[in-house]
Amino acid sequence: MRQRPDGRPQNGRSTRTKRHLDQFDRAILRILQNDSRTSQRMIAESVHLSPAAVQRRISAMENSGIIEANVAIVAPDAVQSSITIIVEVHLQNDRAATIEPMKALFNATPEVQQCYYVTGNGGFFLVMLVPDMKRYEHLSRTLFSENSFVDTFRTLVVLDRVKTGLGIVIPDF
Amino acid sequence: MRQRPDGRPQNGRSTRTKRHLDQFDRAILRILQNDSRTSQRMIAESVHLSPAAVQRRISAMENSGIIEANVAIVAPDAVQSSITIIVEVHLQNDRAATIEPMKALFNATPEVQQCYYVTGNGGFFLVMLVPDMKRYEHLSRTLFSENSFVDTFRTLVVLDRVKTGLGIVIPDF
DNA sequence: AATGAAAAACTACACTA
DNA sequence: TAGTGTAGTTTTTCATT
Repeated sequence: MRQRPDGRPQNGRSTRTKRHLDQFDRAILRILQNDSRTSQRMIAESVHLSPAAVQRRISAMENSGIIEANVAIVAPDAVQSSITIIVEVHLQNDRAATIEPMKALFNATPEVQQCYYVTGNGGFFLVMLVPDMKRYEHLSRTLFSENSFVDTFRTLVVLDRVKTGLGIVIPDF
Repeated sequence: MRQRPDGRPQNGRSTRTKRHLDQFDRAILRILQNDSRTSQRMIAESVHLSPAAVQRRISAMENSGIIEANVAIVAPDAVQSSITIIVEVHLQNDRAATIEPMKALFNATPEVQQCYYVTGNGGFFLVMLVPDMKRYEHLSRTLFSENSFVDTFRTLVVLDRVKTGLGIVIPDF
């Protein structure tokens, strides 16, 4: 049976990885990253493809994990007044037995919006969102002060969320 | 012409404030924050309302800005291998004439995913996403080294994006 | 790539607390 | 008056050719 040049079977359901994103895929991603409710018809018009083609490409990218999720961005202060806090955490050491439990802890704490493990002196950076300082004081006690893995931590209160977003730069080629 | 007690015109498109979010609104937000493509029928079932009621509440929350946007989350490394970098920037002073241009600069730089202005010695925290260190070196020169508003800056390379997300805690009452 | 069926989103209207 | 459910219309999504 004849095969395609790339070796995949002709009818192959490539539920896994998608080899390479072409111009069209990138253009679609740029749109959905801004507004995931844009109709396939409008996307099609904008990228010069048929709605069906757009639809296939979107499902392919969803199946292959290129599109991780579609989410609503909720304005924090519309729901409840809140304070954003950045925390720099330094651990006693950078062994896996220390790092892994901390990752699990931060993952399990809903007030921790984001957590990054960074180079250098065994450190995490956290972006937290709490209703008030009382709540943060309480959280910081359990998460940091009374945590034997933690050496030191530094708390920075955010005065202005100048730019928030997870949108990435999608290159032209 | 008769006006409503709150001064808005009778047919006024109440694009502004929604009084208070009730249990239903919160339940809807919790769902959409995880998956904005959940159908109104399913949401309705889950929160015990009619699909039409769900639809009205969603539009109201979109119009009033409680739902800021619906976006697709794109896996950065699926599009292009990339490095996440956290930068702590200290300014020469904390006057508006210094801060405002910096905010504008960071807003205009697509590689800057997030920017927070924090308390203390006139500082910003940035989360940046770049294709490689060469690109970061170039960006850091224009953004920081050669920028007269900037006093010092500290670069931290992210080894693990442990948790990334903008989801907020929506309280029960 | 185009067509048509299925599903979802939206609108109008009458009703209720 | 604000908000609901029912039912009907339009739009979008999706599978088939």
